[in-house]
Amino acid sequence: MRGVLLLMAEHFNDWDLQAVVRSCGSVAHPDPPEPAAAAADAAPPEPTTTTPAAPPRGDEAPAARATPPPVAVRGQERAPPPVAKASAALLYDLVYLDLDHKPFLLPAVAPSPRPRAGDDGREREVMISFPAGAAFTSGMQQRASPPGRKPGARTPRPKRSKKSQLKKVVREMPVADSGSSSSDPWAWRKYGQKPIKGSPYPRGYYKCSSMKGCMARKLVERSPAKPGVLIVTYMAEHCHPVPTQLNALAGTTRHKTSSSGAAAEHSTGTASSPKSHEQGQAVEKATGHGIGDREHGNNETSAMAWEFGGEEIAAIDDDNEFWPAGMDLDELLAPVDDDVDFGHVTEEEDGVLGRRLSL
DNA sequence: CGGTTTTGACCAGCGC
DNA sequence: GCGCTGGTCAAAACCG
Repeated sequence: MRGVLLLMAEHFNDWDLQAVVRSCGSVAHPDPPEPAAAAADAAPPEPTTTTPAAPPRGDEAPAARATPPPVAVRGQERAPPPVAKASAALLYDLVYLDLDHKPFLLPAVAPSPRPRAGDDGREREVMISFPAGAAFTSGMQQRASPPGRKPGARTPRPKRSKKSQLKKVVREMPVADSGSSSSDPWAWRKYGQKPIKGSPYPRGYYKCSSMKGCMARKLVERSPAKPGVLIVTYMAEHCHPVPTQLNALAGTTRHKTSSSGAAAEHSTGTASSPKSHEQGQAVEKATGHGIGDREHGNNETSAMAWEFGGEEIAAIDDDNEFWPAGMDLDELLAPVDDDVDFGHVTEEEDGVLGRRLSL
């Protein structure tokens, strides 16, 4: 079967999962551009870290990088191409996830000579190793979740695979960038939050809401050691192309008074509640939208193009819209109304940026 | 109406 | 075996 490509292009605003490509049963989607060349170019095929025991959080940060250009796509923001013509300092992470247990490559962050104080503006990605062949399925993947569960009558869920065997991609990012963190093209829905022992900050649990059945998840928490750093753990992968249409529209923007305690972290994904904002926590609200850079004044780009093995695979036009050349945009955008609103970018009081897509 | 967040409860993995 | 902890569910409330 086709290898799964999980593009983690970061520093383009986004450090989040950028693209995933995987056949999801009957879900048809355009093949993503082959990243092979790019992967070789952007980063070595070696995982940044492969230490099951090592905590995901690290102190080192990627070297300074060039200011990423805003990336937007008609109807939604898309993952930036893996290869940039910009400065070598630009970092692009390519992650190849294969649920069939093929080698899990995570070129990750470019070698960083040294950590920078505060790690601000830095991101770090760590790959949590897992036994080759470890079934990353069980509870995490297939779970009958019949609606209408009632207390005491919950449907037995499949045994989840051992936690140690879970495929994970852990990334760190400065809270300050949380706004852009949401910039991954996926829509995330928060399905839980738990206080974590040893950490003053709770951990948020997010599922991909771009498509039903997508098992992609991510955990977002603040580093207890470095409150300014968000730790985002990705699990599983998207079984669909980057959404061209976000189904999460309603209710994604709440503006009510906070009532909860310390919502420390927050959605690096889709929608995060303003409640958290009021708590002075980093929260971003974006439904599968890269935000940030534009608002952050990183709008320095004019037109850009990315290539894969000499072939242009994407470009950013003068309007800062990202146009993947390797994809049939018409097809991708077919379901999207021409009048689609790329999403309004909103800036919360606390400075956290949020964006939603409106159709 | 359909999406989200919040939140308490349930459940499983893990260590002792 | 037991308790702790983390991960998930789903009802309720909320939002556009």
